[in-house]
Amino acid sequence: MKKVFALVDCNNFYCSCERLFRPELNGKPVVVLSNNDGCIVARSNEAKALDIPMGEPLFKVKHLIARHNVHVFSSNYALYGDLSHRVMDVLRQMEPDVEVYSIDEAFISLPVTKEWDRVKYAAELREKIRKHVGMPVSIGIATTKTLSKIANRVAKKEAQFNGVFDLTGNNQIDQVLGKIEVNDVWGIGRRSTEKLNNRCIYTALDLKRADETWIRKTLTVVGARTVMELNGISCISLENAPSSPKSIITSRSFGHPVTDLDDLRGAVINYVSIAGEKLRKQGVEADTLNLFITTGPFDEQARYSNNQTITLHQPTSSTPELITAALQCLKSLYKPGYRYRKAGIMLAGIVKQGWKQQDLFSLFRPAEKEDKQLMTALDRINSKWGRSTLQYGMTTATDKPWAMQQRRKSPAYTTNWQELPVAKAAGLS
DNA sequence: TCTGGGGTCCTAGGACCC
DNA sequence: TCTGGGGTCCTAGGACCC
Repeated sequence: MKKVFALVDCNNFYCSCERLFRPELNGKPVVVLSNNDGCIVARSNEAKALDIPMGEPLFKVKHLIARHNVHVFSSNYALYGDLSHRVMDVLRQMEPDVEVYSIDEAFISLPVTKEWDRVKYAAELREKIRKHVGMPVSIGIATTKTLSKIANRVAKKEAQFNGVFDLTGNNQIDQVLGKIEVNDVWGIGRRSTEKLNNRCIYTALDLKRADETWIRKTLTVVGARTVMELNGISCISLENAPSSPKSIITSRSFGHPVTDLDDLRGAVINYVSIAGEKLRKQGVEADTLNLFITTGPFDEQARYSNNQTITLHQPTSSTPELITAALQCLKSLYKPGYRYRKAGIMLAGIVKQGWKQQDLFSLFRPAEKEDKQLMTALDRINSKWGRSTLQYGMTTATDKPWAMQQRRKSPAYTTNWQELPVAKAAGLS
C-alpha cells in the first residue's frame, strides 16, 4: 500500500515541558538554557517575539530577560526525556510504524486511501497527545520526509490550520514552497545556503527546480536527494527499527576552568562512567576510545586542544577498563599551565554485546565475568538511587571545579519521588 | 566574568595491496 | 630522463541535524 509521511513535532519542546508543571507561565516568555547555563537553546513563542535568538549566550541578552521578565530555566534532561517517552508511547498506541527522529519529533506513515481523512485523523492524534501528556504538537503530512518537514512548519506558523497541515495532493505545493526560504529546507545548512544564494536560488521552489548536475557537483549526493524529495520522489524511508549507535560521546564544558591534573582526572572518570552506562544500557560494547581536552575556543591567549585514540584489545563495556584507557590518554595529553574548559570521550568500534570475536588471550581473563556482574550491580544501584550514588575513586572530591552550573533548574517532577509536584486543592489547608 | 552536547553521513587523500 | 592501473581501507575534516 502506498503511504505518506507525517511528521509529529512538539512545539517549543523544552519550554512546553517546563510549563506543564508551571501553568501560570502559559502566555509568558520562557527560555531554557544549555549546560552550565550558557546559551539559549529553547524559546517559547513569546520569547521568540522578543527577538531573543536561538543559541545566543545568556549574558548577551540579560537586558532583554530583565526588561520583559522572561522566565529562565536550566536544562532538565531527566524531565524532557521522560515526557518525550510519554509522547512517543501515545504515538505507538495509535500507529504501528513510528520513527523517533529526535527527543521532540517522530515520523509516522499513514495509508493513502480515498476515504481516509488524514487531516481529521491527525487532529485526533494531536488532541490525544494534548490530553494524555499535556504536550502541544504540530503535524505536517506529505509524500516525502523533506516535504513533511515543510508541511509541519506551515502547521506551526499559520494559526488557521490548527496545528495540522496536509501537503499531499495539494495543488498549491509550489505556492507553499515559494514562501519557504532555502535555508529552512531540511538538509540545507549555512554553507549550502551561501552557495545556493550565489546562484540565485533563494526559496525551496528555486531549489526544487535547480539544475541536477550542478546540485550533484556542488552539494553532493546529499543535496541531490533533497532536490528529489522536494519533487515528491521519496528517497529517505521510515526507519522504525532502532539500530545500534556508531559512536557514543560524553563531553562537557566545565563549570569553572580547570588547571590541575587531578581535577581533570575527576572529570574524565565521571564522563567515562556516564559513557559506560550508555553502552550497557544499549547492550553494546566498544573497542576504540578517544579522549580530548581543550582550553576552549574563546580563550585568547594560551590555547591548547589535543586528542588521543586508544584501540582496546577487545570490545568492552566495563567502566574500569575504559577508565584505565582514558587515564592513559589523559596522561600523555595533559600539559600544565593551561586553563582547560572542556573534555570529552568518544567511544567507537561498537558491536552488539556477545557478537565480538574472542581473541587469543580471552581464555586467560576469568575476571571478565566478575566485571560484568559488578557493572550490573552498579547500574542497578545508580538507576534506583541516582547516578552519583556509586562512583569510581577520585570522583568524590568535594571540590569539583568542572561540575556543571545549573542555577535555575526545575524539579525532576516525573522521575524522582522526592520532587513530585504537589496538588493543592482550593479551600483546603 | 559569562559562549551546549550528541549524533550521522559524505568526500578527499594517503597508505597499502596486487 | 623515463615511472601503470586498479582496488580497498582508514582517517580527518566538512556539513548537517536536533
